[in-house]
Amino acid sequence: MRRSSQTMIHKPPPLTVAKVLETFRRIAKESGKNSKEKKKNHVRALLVAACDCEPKYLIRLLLKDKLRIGLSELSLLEALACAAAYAEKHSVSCGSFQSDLSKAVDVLKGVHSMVPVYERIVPALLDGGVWNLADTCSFSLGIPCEPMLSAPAKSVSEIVNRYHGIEYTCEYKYDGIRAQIHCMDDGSIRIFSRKLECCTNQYPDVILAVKRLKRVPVKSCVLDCEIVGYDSEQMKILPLQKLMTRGRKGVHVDNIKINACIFAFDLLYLNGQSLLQEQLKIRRKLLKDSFEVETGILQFATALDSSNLDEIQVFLDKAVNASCEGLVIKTLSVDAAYEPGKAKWVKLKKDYLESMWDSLDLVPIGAYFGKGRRTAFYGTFLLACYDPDKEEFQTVTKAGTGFSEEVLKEHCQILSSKMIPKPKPYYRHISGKTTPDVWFEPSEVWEVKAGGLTISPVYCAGSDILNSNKGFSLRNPTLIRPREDKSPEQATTSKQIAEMYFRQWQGNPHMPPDDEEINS
DNA sequence: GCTGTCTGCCCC
DNA sequence: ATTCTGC
DNA sequence: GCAGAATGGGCAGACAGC
Repeated sequence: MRRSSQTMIHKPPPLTVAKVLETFRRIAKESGKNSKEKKKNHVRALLVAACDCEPKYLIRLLLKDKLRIGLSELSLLEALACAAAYAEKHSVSCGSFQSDLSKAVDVLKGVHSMVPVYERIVPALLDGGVWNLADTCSFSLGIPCEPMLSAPAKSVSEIVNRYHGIEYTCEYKYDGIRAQIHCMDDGSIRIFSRKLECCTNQYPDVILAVKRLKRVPVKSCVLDCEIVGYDSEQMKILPLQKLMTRGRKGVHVDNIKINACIFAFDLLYLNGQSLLQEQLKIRRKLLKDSFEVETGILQFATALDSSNLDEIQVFLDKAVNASCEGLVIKTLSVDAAYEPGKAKWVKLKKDYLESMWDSLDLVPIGAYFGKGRRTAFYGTFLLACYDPDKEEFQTVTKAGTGFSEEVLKEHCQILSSKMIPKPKPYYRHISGKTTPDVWFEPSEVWEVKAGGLTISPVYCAGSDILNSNKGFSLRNPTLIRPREDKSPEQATTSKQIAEMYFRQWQGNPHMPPDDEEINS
């Protein structure tokens, strides 16, 4: 911001909420040539007009990541609930007002997860009050509810013990994009993402598939499913990275290069009726009655209804071999309603199981300054593997999770004593894209786990093994522990990383596609 | 036109 | 996405 | 157990600068 812009004769009029909102909307709409400059001018105008603490909150709003004053969606809902409860204080008073308050909050939370639209909630609230809200504002066709989630489990035995004596199913956990598909009464289709974004226009092929394979008696319905990349030639699932290369705007069926297969696993609504309260057993039956299956186009998630530890273990291995991430475990009848936004299902991914995850020993060669509660520490470390042939360290990933405060503090201290002004000549990285704030001498070795390996446009590990000028990287890297018994030259080698990458497609022999094949 | 960089009520 | 922390 | 806040890789699009 140039000083000159602030030398004004008259201070602009004070900001109002309405004016700030209007300006934000204008910023959002600005696009095209010089749009960045225009946006900057809007911000400048706001800041010039701001007084007292206003600049602080303007900046926090503009920097997204919330206000950082503890005000979240939940607080808004609580406020709404309290307001409603106060307004109706005299209408219902069976019990303490405090308990009314907390009941009202629960009602609001529940309703919001099923109808996450204030334009629907508030009128219903004003009209019928909090205590009728669950009836006056409920799941409706065309409005996405929050998807039901799953919490991680660490072992098959944990599952078997937790659900001892009750019926449950294990489904393949497909590596794709979560989608909620609404089939409207008029025959039109709407698709929503996990975060409730409308992505209808992104999947014309999915829309055609749903229209074609929906059985005649189905007038309207809502599907919960995973959209997965699919190689129709090889009849194999494609990695998420391939699916993500599809266009996102102005997509036409004829131009689609990566096919998608729908793996359906739940039915939330059918012919005018919400199924959220029904047991999964019922919903699943209705789902299977509602659609035809066509391999590679629309399938039901592969599932096994078993409580046998060994059977489940074998099934998990099968899932991983079929290029899935693992299993999702769901009760069938007890506590088996669809609960939007709640993590009542359980996921069992190979990266949670010590015996199955990919583990690497890597060398921190640089770091980035931390933010928020990590201000004054490093928040992230740049990690490298070793290439003993070239005698160089090659960047492979950043890591910033898995550190307790104590461990983080300790390693920040150790490493800052190893700081060097410039990278060693035997450090290979892509300058700019991954240049850290500070460089270190190679000294420590850290064990890092990953949910899989990827081909990376910015990391260098094993880049001379690939023929596409790309390297390998890690998916969901997490620090496990320092390896005090290892020296940097004993770190995982680029060759080993390449082997890990190709091994993960063992059950899928035609993967990865040709642009990623080994240099020969 | 091409390339580099940054953003996304992004996806995971 | 994962993980850690405070409540 | 839950919510919030740290942090990861990587894609298409969009914009800026040449």
